Amino acid sequence: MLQVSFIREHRDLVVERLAKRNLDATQMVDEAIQLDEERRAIQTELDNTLAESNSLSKEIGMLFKSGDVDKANALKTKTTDLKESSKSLSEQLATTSNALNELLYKIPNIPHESVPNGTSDEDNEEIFKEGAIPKLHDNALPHWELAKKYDIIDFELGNKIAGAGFPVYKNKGARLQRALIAYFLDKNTEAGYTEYQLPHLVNEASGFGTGQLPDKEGQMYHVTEDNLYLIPTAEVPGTNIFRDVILDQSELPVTITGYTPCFRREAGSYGAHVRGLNRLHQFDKVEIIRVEHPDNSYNAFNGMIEHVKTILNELKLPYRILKLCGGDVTFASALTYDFEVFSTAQDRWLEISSVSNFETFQANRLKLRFKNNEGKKELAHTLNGSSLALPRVLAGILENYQTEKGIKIPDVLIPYTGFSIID
RNA sequence: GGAGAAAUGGCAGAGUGGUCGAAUGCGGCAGUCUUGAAAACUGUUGAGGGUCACACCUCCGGGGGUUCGAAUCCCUCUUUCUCCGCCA
Repeated sequence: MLQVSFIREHRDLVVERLAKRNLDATQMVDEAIQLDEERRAIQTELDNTLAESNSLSKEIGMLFKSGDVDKANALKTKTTDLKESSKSLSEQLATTSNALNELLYKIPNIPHESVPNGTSDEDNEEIFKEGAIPKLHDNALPHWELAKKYDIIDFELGNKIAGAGFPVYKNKGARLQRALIAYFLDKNTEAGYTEYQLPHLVNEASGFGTGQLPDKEGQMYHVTEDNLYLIPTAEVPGTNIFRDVILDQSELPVTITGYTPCFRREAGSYGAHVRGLNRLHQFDKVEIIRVEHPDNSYNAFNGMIEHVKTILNELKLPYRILKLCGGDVTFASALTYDFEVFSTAQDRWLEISSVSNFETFQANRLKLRFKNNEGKKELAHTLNGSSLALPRVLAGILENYQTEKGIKIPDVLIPYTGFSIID
């Protein structure tokens, strides 16, 4: 959520930047400014009314104490009007504030100035590419065929137990999953991130804090009886650690990492693009989250990109980095880079990580602040990224590392798997 | 799941209708003293709105109510603790 004060002071900039999202926000922005003015005017009037009523009450108290009951009772009647007007003013205030907030929830984050214009993922800018695409043998298979051939993932079984999109990993497939999780967490903690194990269900306030609620409710599984939501990403419980928190500047940056399963309803399309591990209702992911001083957040962002690159280089997977265009950058993000790994047998790129700087957009909802060196409170910047999402990394490994004899395991993973080939 | 108790500032903990945004202690910060540190002493120390700055307003788990006036009384929800039951 953008800060109204920022919108008020940078009206033109906000409209101009939101245009990158192909959104004409002029009307929303002006309405927000208008509502904010109304809100403050009502607030002032209400404050004055309450001030008057407070001082009368005090006076009445004094009069009772001194035994001047008649005078006190006379004053009591005076307060009736004040009560009525303060009641109606409070109602007006609530109405206006709600209207303002409803509006603010709908305004997406303003993209960073470097975000390219564009309308869809086709306009994303490839900014980096690494790793040779392997030349596969003639009988190369897509990962879902490999999974069957080597009996490491059972999609039908998952279908029986839960439904489509809930694969069962088994044998060396299960072990490889565990290896990847451990490897990613080790890489992250070596880089200074503190490891957390977080709840997999969150309450409404948390869903709201990171922006999944109220609008993107359909994306999450909702446990209605307890009003809890299954997390779509560790970002939700991880970032909500800092809801309503005031840090000291010296505590920044805060860096955390955590492994969680992720649950997504996304009743999406069917066909080859969602086959196998490409798109699931439940998948595993290791996430990195940072809370940064605003002056350092883009520096930190670059550091996260480098960090994810290191992991992919070690896994020796062919990948590229895309800078998302205005049309593709998510609602809460100011700048997002996506990592995609090349899935050789499918001949397509698969998104395996998304690193974003939300600037103050989440912090404003979360009320995540820090006390700066002058002792003033400022909103912090939040960032997060996947390092990494498991299924597509797994798909990438299976497809790119397949040989006639079996699927080789990337060297860095062998200490974690305890085997060097799936055959 | 059943019974009981509780929820106050960073923490501990007073306050049961009238200058209470809240005693006191600890912690934090600043100062005095000291070569420096500790101790001791003095001062300071919650959040949000509002203002150029003051003033002023709101907040004592959340929501609602009673009253001229509520941290304090009533209703309700949530959470925590203790005991019992169940249990990885």
